Amino acid sequence: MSARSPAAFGPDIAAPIFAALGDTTRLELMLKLSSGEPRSISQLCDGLELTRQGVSKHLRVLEEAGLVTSQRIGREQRFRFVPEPIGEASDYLSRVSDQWDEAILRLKVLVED
Amino acid sequence: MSARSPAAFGPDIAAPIFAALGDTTRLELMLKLSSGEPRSISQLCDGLELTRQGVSKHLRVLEEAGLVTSQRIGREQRFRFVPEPIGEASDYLSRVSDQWDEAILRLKVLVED
DNA sequence: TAAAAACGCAACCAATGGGTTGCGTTTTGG
DNA sequence: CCAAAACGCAACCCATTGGTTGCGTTTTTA
Repeated sequence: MSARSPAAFGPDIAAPIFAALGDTTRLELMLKLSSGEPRSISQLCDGLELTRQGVSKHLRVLEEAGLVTSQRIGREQRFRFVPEPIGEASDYLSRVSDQWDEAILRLKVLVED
Repeated sequence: MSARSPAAFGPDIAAPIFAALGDTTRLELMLKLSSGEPRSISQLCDGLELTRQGVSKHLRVLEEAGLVTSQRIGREQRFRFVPEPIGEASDYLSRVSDQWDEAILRLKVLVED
């Protein structure tokens, strides 16, 4: 067995992650942060047509979902991409896909019998 | 080139899918439906502690997101799993992960130089 | 040292979301 | 043919969300 059973990553854990990703602005923030360097709120603001406070709220949502970490450095707060939840969410969806494929295979076998 | 360019699956298309998946009840509905056979609303109700109307609303959300199709058969409406969006969403997250891994690699090369 | 940059906190607002209840319609089955 | 099953529609409710503005605090910089 692996250190953490795959079944532990069920709907209750996956849903909040998907919810956090279910917003265009937040997805774009994740894209920027996935390019490596941590960025400050002001840096993350440009290109987005909304207030700094709006961006700040979105970042807090991402942080509470565990998709991002933040660290205060001087007068600015830097946000860093956290890769694990994205990977687990991707795996979760892959497992759903696989379950579908196997089910369809079983059904086809029944029909073509 | 493929029939549909991968870059077309950007935040604007991905976000609504993740939003639809960002709810425990809807994730559980998707799990049931991914087991193959299409099911009616009433069938999908049991095990869930909420009204039929509640379940019905969730199913409509999933359908508008393209994650599910429905067909009226007699007095009941059957919902069927649609595999494509889940696969694309999973791929999208994989691409984000890959982008992160490559960025980290580049940064490490700079440091260890 | 004073202005500007970067931020947090709080109030506020309109819209959406998740959920319910009530009632009417169609289909099925005994 | 009539009751029950399966559903849709609409109204309603409260909590959450996405977004704003205003104002105060800390840190940097010129």
